[in-house]
Amino acid sequence: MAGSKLTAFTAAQQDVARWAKALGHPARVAILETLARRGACICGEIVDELPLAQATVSQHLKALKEAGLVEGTIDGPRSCYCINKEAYARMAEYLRQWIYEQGCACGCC
Amino acid sequence: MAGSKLTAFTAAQQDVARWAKALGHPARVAILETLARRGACICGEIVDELPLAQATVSQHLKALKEAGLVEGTIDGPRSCYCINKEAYARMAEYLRQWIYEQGCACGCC
DNA sequence: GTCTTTAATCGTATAATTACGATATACAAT
DNA sequence: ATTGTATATCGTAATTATACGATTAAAGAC
Repeated sequence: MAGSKLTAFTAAQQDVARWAKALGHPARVAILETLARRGACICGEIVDELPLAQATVSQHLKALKEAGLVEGTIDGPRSCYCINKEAYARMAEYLRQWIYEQGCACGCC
Repeated sequence: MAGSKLTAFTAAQQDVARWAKALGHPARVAILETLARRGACICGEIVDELPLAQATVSQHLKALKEAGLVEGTIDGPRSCYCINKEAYARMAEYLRQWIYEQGCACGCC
């Protein structure tokens, strides 16, 4: 992060931000949608569905992998990607809970 | 966005990404937590709670305002911020639904 | 072995984000 | 009017993100 002050925030705040950031680009949203719809995909199938170059897609896949949401296994010259269900469920529950909690704010303005 | 190809994605994908991006920095996560906890805050109170300069906090508030999640009303020389509950609820429901839907992916890898 | 295919990585250009000091603005109080 | 307070905006620097062509690596086909 630019001019980073990350350490000044709680681990929970950083978790929320890190996961949200992983979902914070339409290409990564589209990739997750594709993986959810098709179960598992070889990299090329994802590239074909997106309006982006192979290198760019690979970069977004890497970001999703680093966030733990996706895992890839090498299969010959191909890579087979799928959603890491445990990690995804953890993220889903954590984000859902956090978003819900902040929604209870009462009256003002 | 950098070297943007935004128009190539669906509006729904961009919505998810835009909202997630708004939550994609711990400072904005912390701001929303503060607003939720205290109901409404004048800008200075938020600045006091964060380990960031006033200008930086103002910038993050602007980002949240542009995402529609927060609204600020001028009150004398101060600004009173609070969560835009309707917009927040819309975001919460949309994200919750999307996250849930992608979680149903079935077997692979 | 060579050739082809697939995908990751490198190098690089451009743009966006993050951060902060300094300045401008807007209002209250005196 | 002058002063003080609060906050948005400007200007700028550093970092990170995005995108893609080119190259590399790894495996299968021949």
